[in-house]
Amino acid sequence: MSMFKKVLVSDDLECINEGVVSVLHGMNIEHITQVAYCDDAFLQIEKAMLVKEPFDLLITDLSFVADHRSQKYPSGETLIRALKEKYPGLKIIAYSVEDNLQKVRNIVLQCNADAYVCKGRYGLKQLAQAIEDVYGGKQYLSPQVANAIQKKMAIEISDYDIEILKLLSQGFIQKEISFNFTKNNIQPASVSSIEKKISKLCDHFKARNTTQLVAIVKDIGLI
Amino acid sequence: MSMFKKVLVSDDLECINEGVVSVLHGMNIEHITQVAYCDDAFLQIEKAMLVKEPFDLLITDLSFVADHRSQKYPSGETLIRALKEKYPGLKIIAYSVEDNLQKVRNIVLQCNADAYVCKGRYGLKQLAQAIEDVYGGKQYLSPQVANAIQKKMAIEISDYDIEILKLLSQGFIQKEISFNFTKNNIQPASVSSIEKKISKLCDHFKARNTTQLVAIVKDIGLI
DNA sequence: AAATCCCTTACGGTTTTCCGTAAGGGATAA
DNA sequence: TTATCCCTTACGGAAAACCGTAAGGGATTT
Repeated sequence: MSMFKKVLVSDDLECINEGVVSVLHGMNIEHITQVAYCDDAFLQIEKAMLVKEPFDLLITDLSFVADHRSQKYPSGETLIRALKEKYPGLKIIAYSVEDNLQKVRNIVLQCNADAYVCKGRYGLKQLAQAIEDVYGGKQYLSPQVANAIQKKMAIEISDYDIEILKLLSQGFIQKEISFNFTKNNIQPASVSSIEKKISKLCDHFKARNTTQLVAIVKDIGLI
Repeated sequence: MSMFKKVLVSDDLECINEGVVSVLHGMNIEHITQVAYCDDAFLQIEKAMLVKEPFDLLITDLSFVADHRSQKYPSGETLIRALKEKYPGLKIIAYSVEDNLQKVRNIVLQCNADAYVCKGRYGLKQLAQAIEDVYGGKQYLSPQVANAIQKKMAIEISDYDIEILKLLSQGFIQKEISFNFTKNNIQPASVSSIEKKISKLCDHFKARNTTQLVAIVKDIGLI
């Protein structure tokens, strides 16, 4: 049975790194490299590519706690996006504690990750399954987030909507949002349109008012 | 050098469990038991106490993903609180990815945990330090949350405040909150008082309106 | 070209929020 | 007792949100 030969593991939590590595060992993968920063991950992959010994697979966490080292890629998202643009052939598995569907959609649809595995109770088992599936050219999602990819909702909520929600959560009133949009050439920019859009969002998320709307979209990780 | 003899590790993420165990081994602690559910943790501690071979220390995660097994203690909070009430002598270290100060305050001040360690980049090193400190009768907090315990803020925000914030986040308007409080004999219950309290909270959290207020308190984990 | 549809915008009225002021009442101090 | 302080409550006006309606304009259809 063939399998990935060379794998890079990126996670700032050392103990999780160890768990992943033990899984890889269990699958008889010998060439394993570990890093704790996204920038290191990128460099490792670049370097390996240059010396013609590229990595086959990257397993990366999403959230990396910031510390004294300033980073070009502060999060798994940015890392995945950059890598998939430059090396579309590289397989990437996201391995995160986050299980909100919006996050999963973003990682899989926008960043083009090949799999999304939740660090849950059976995380390592699922990770093993993900590695097999991805090796076979398939996509893998942990069961608890498998229903994230029904593009319906993904396209219903636009960047425009998210911008409004962000500004609302920052305390701006509708008139100020209108000014902001006018200034930045975002359309529609009228108070009336923004008002209607907020109303639509309230319907969609079953919120009774703006306050609850922001609470809800914060809960599901939309902003 | 003496040290804890018998330790229980509770964490639903198997890989993290392994990391913690490797630290304990490194400290020459031999009797280590692992569980993946809070209820199991409680039972193990009860049982050990009955046969007069009690655990000295519990290291537990806070968030346990719910699955098919219904649990009496669904989270680390409830587990810690229950254990500390029944066995005040048992040392408990919380080990969590969450780093918001409100959560830390709750765990340390309300639940009486002996230490709070963040699963960060240096989580295992900090955990080792925490074990030593707690063994020496001291409290330990990871550096990134060390400033959580300035009781000032902890007492400024009351259960009453939190109830208002919760209801706001659920879309209730001030009049409805007033009805609710009247019905439940919570005072003050007048719209005017609730209005003023919200205003105070907006000042305190530097929010421009209720929407931003809810966004902020959600961010810091207050609700 | 005319009709239709949809999106944007404007407007008016009601509800809710926001903010200052003030009255009433209980606790404490002079 | 009187004075003072603080908390609760009421009230009124301005700002903002909420909600329905309608006009204007661009794109598509007939």
